[in-house]
Amino acid sequence: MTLAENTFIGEYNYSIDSKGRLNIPSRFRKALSKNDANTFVITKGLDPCIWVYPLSEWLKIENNLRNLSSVKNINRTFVRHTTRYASSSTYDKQGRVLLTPSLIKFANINKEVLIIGAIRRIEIWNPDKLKEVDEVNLKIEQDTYDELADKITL
Amino acid sequence: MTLAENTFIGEYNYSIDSKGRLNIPSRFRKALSKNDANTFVITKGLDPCIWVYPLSEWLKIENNLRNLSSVKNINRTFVRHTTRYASSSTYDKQGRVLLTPSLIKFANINKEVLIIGAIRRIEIWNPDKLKEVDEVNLKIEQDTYDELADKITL
DNA sequence: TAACATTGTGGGTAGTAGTGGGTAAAATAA
DNA sequence: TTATTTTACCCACTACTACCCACAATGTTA
Repeated sequence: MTLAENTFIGEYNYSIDSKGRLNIPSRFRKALSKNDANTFVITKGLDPCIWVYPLSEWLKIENNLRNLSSVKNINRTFVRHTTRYASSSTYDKQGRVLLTPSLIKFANINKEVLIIGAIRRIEIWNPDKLKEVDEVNLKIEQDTYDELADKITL
Repeated sequence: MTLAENTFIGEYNYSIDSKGRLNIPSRFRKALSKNDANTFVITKGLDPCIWVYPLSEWLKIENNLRNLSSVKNINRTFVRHTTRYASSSTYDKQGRVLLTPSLIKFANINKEVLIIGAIRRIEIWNPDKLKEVDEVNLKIEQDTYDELADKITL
């Protein structure tokens, strides 16, 4: 048994250089499926952070979006939000991808970032922003959180 | 009859070296299933200690996380919390795994540690911290503790 | 008892990984 | 086309990690 492909866990404190490049942690690059040809799809998250999907995972999401009825308002909003900022990016020989200024601005990122493996995707956060968002979320939904923990954790 | 695979009992007083390496007790390495390829997943505990899972046990958690929809806010928070402190680690030729500075700090660990087999996982404690936590818990939850006696026969 | 094997611990070192910056090719705009 | 910007490749430096060897303490076997 080995670690599953395209599965990401762990966190890393990295930094964005003056050219807007961000190193993808070596562990994550190694986890990326060979089919994905060193390519990720980078987009806005539903939280104020940047989401990075393996290309093949992104294609699955696209298919799901295709099947969503456009009658529901929330569906249209979701599809629009998820797709309009998305772009694919192959990492360079040093293992870095390029982040667009608009995504960097959206995620409130300066230089220091927190890269988090969230199973199916990678999230890129401003560390302070994450702390802030976490506090709010846990305050509001502590009960639901505890239920999940009870069901899923061993 | 032998002990079941991936079942850990007993306690050990070990130490962390200057490089942050911790030896996994030989008994525990021998108990690890062959499927796990000498690999543990190390993460934060719900108590102020470090939890160590056999890879295959962790994969069960991972699968549950994978099926949580990211559309729900609390699901994202939960997945992030569960994965961000986790990292897989294959022990080296001497039987040691590497503990990250952030986990060491979280568990208040200096050099001396108490390694405890907790059936499905291994816990790594600062010995003083455990004593402290135990005292508080038993004082507060004596009633709940007694309830357990009805469920579990010794 | 003596010889041997196992186990926990310590430290050196080569290879890997993260970061920064120069430069030429490619894309875009004028 | 020409000028400007953007992008990707290259080189270089530093820090870290994984492997290797070593050794002392303990346990096991002849």
